[in-house]
Amino acid sequence: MRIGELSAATGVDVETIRYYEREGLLAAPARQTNGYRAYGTSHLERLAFIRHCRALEIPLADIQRLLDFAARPTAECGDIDHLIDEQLLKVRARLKSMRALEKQLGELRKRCNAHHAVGECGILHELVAAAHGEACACHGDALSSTGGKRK
Amino acid sequence: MRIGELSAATGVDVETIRYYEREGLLAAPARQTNGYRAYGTSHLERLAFIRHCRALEIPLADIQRLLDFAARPTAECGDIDHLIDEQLLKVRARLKSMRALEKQLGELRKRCNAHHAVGECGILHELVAAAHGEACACHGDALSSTGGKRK
DNA sequence: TGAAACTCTGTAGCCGCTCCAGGGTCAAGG
DNA sequence: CCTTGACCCTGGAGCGGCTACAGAGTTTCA
Repeated sequence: MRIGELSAATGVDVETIRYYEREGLLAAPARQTNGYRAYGTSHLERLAFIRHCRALEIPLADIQRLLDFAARPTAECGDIDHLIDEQLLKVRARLKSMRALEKQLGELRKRCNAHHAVGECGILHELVAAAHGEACACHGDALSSTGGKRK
Repeated sequence: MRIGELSAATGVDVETIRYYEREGLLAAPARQTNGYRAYGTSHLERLAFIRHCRALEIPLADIQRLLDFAARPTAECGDIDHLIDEQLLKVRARLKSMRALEKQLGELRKRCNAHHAVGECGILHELVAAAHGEACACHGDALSSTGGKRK
């Protein structure tokens, strides 16, 4: 199977497949005499596994760990549970902040429905009010956990 | 006000403040004779505005646009409404996929609660089953919109 | 006086891709 | 036989929004 066929079979972009190989997630396949990558069914399965994990937003580094576990079937699986638990916690935390966000944006949106001059725009007023530290309809305490990476 | 004080006053990291300046979001301040940045209250307000928008996960490019609008108070504000609407749509779409995600991870997590060998681990089995295209408890149709940028 | 805390510039790294340039390879059609 | 177009290759840059250095100068306090 050439890379384009693997791509079509899995729905994964050709560039992404090569990227996974570079990152060591997908084993480097054999090559045809012309240098083209030649994939087998094991690659197909592995790639499907990776994509399934990615659909669950598991980071590539953790997928690597899962693959390592899968290769040692006699090991303890506690770490797998833990990994999924952590992923679940991450998702729940994010969900919580997204819900707050939706509410805030919704409140903000209500401030302006008509077309008028920017100077009268309730949305902009509200955003500027926040800059003065005044109470504002849209904004609770969501300044933390905005998605940026903090150490 | 020096950069450290501005940072303390707003809770924005010093490096981030300099980053906003480089990106053109925050006007370059005057300099003291020693080369240190000297900020005034206008910078403080503007930075608070930016952070408030970022807390709403408005992209920097859109914040730039909002700032441009604010500078021309006689313009029409329809575009502001539109910008917030789009942001709201983005958040709602993301919220939807996150909810599905939580459900899937929750299902997956149920597959394994005890410590036993990896070969028996329901989680790993489930993930591998997906690789074979079998039906799996955790996975609906969330392969699209996983956060990666697609064109 | 000297050490700690601050500031400066410039650059590289993070994640997970995505896209591009500049080439080689191959099958089908004229 | 030659061209066209689809495919494949490598290597490198770019995205967003920071974050983290290195290596230098400056200020502040004991």
